[in-house]
Amino acid sequence: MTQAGTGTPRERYRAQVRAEIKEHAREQIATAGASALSLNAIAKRMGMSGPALYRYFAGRDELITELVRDAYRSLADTFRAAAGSGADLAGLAHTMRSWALADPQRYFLVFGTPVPGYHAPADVTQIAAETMAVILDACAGPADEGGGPTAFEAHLDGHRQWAGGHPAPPAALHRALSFWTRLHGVLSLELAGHFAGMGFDPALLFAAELDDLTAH
Amino acid sequence: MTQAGTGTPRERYRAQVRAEIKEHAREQIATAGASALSLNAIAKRMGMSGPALYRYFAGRDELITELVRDAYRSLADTFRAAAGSGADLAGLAHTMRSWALADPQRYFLVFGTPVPGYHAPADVTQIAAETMAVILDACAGPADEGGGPTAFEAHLDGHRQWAGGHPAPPAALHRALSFWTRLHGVLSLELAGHFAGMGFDPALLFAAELDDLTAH
DNA sequence: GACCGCGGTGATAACCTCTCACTCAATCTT
DNA sequence: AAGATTGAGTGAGAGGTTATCACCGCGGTC
Repeated sequence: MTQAGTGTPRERYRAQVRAEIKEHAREQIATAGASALSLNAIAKRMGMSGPALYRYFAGRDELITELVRDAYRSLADTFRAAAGSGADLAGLAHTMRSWALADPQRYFLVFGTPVPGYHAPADVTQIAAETMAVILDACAGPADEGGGPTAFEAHLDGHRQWAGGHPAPPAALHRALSFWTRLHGVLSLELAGHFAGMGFDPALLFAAELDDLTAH
Repeated sequence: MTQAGTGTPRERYRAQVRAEIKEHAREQIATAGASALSLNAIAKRMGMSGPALYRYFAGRDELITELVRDAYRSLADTFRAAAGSGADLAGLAHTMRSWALADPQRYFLVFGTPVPGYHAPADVTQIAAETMAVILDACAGPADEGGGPTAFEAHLDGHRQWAGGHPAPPAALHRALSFWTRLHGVLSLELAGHFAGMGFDPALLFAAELDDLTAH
């Protein structure tokens, strides 16, 4: 959060009301999912009439987009903080899992089912790139084994604009991508409840995937 | 599909209209997502008035549940057919990828963001178990390497009710779970468009993950 | 002290799901 | 064959939603 006490009193009030609206929206999404977010319900709970909210957000879409942006930023900040505390790849994985379990709907806001027409604004892809840079840093650490790059790693080396100029070697690019997709595979199925009646402990599956990732 | 020409003319008509409603719903979901499914719009496109649809489905939820059930069944049937044609683990993986790419929204109907309150009916978890059984069959094929089961595999061996009495060895249980989560990790991110601006070919990432899975 | 910007309101339009009373035709029974 | 019953379809309507509009009144500004 940037300095709370900036600007004119009007601007401060406006920022405070915007934050309060977002807070109610987060609460509502956490309990009933993003599709059940209702501007009217938020307004009523804040003691205002419905149309008043349109002074603060252009519509439902803009409010949700704002929450998505916050979720991306929260993930990026959490990752950077963990990396700043000296977390290695395993540490980042556990950071990611904790972040996901703390608020599953926030995770789905970032990685969940997309709406076909929707295109994320440019700045959230930039925030996602920040997150990826942290992962790439952690992946570049361990030394590559002897063998040359595989065919896929050569392909990644030739299409590395998504790395944003990060100087990671091809094997690290591959490792970062696997890190992302494998952890997401376990986490998304766990949060979606697909492991619910199965009996085993999702945390152990997560740990096993992580082991395979770092041991390889 | 069970025999189309069964029962009284009334029942045949009813089944036909139900199928037509579901067809329009699928179309609508494929282009705008499940959250944009509108009973009124379907009714209008079929030349009926809104409330007429409630003769065929108790409400929006039941229609969506029916589509989810169909999606699960389609996946299970596709898997069984592939296994019946002698597909190994790699063949099943490509079957899964083709099935997902053919209709991304259908994939999200099964593996997408869940609605917090919603609980899937018992029969879809049964269909999911059928699918898992096919995967377990394919995983039990390759002989285990020498070493004994890891700690996680011992845990899986002690909590194997999700395997439905399948006699797969502990290593196969682990392999099946990894197969599922890793492919889902790549597929869901690809279908959600998270690889869109990155430049590399998702098919190659999928193949690389599959390679690691079968080579291990 | 006059003025303008902005927050908030009620009314309204256009959707949505879903219920109800009712009509009418097809089917089944006697 | 005539009557009774079942079920499909309708229009009206309740209650919810997003979103726009004209209007009111207060606070900060010139």
